[in-house]
Amino acid sequence: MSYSRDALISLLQRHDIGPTHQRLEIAQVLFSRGEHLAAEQILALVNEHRAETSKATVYNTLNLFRDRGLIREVIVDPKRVFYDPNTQPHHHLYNVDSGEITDIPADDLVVSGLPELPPDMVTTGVDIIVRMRARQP
Amino acid sequence: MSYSRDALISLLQRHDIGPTHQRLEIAQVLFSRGEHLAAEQILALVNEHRAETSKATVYNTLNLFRDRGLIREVIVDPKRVFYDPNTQPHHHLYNVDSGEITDIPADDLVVSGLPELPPDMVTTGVDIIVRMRARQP
DNA sequence: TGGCGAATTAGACAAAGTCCAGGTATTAAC
DNA sequence: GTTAATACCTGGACTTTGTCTAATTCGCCA
Ligand SMILES: [Mn+2]
Ligand SMILES: [Mn+2]
Ligand SMILES: [Zn+2]
Ligand SMILES: [Zn+2]
Repeated sequence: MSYSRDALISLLQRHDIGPTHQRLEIAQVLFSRGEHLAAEQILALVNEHRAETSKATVYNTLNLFRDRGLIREVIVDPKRVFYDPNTQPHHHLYNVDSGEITDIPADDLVVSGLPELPPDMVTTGVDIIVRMRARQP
Repeated sequence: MSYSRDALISLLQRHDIGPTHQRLEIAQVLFSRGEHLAAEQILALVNEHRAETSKATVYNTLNLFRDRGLIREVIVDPKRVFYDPNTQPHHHLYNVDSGEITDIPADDLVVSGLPELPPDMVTTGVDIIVRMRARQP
């Protein structure tokens, strides 16, 4: 999917995020690609043609987007956080050889038998990660 | 559970790991506590009374134990890897406020509807992480 | 045009983890 | 006992990911 500049502006505004140039560039990379990207990849993609932003702004912006519920983090690789433009409930298939992450829709997936939480606790998410690698040839 | 020195030695030997002093100390911390610990916590616990080992050896040893299937990694916190002495299939409840990790037995838990993998791929594990936090008071 | 709060930035800093080269332990042979 | 081979350990330099700070710049509006 390709997002127009106006669509991105109203997306940010709906999340109470001022639509600055840098934030729009970062949002464009995340939402037009629809992939799971790490901060350094996002920095490289945004700056691919001309220098548009800095490392500090990329990290600040990703944390802001995450706090405002525009994106979410995917914790599968101890070396870096991946950012996911899809905040709908879904799960992940992780190729440990290539580092590639693909989505598993939550629809056709049922988990039963999860324990009850302590009464003063609330779930912030259930993440299922299926790790796979190439079969030994 | 408390492990005798002899029990630890044969545990390491069954995994083709030479039972050196440092490795036994590290194994003792992991297996006698049965908790999910990060490398720096393990280093501090092993050296609690007298200096027994170094940072490099703790990291080397944890990687060796993991490669030999004696322990496994738990990836829930982007800041550090936790090491789990329980390699049986099971899942994790993660308190995002305190950082505490507790086990969810795999027995009473059923997941259905997982997608098929590409034919040349094999699963190396299915990890379910339930993240929870204190309800807003 | 000037002023003000919000945003951006370079670069210093921090923390987790890896790497390397030299030192130490263990064992085996002599 | 000494020597030698090998495995193991270690201090400290290094790398990577991410955060912080102080200074600058931007965007807006009076
Ligand atoms: Mn561009
Ligand atoms: Mn890290
Ligand atoms: Zn996803
Ligand atoms: Zn566990």
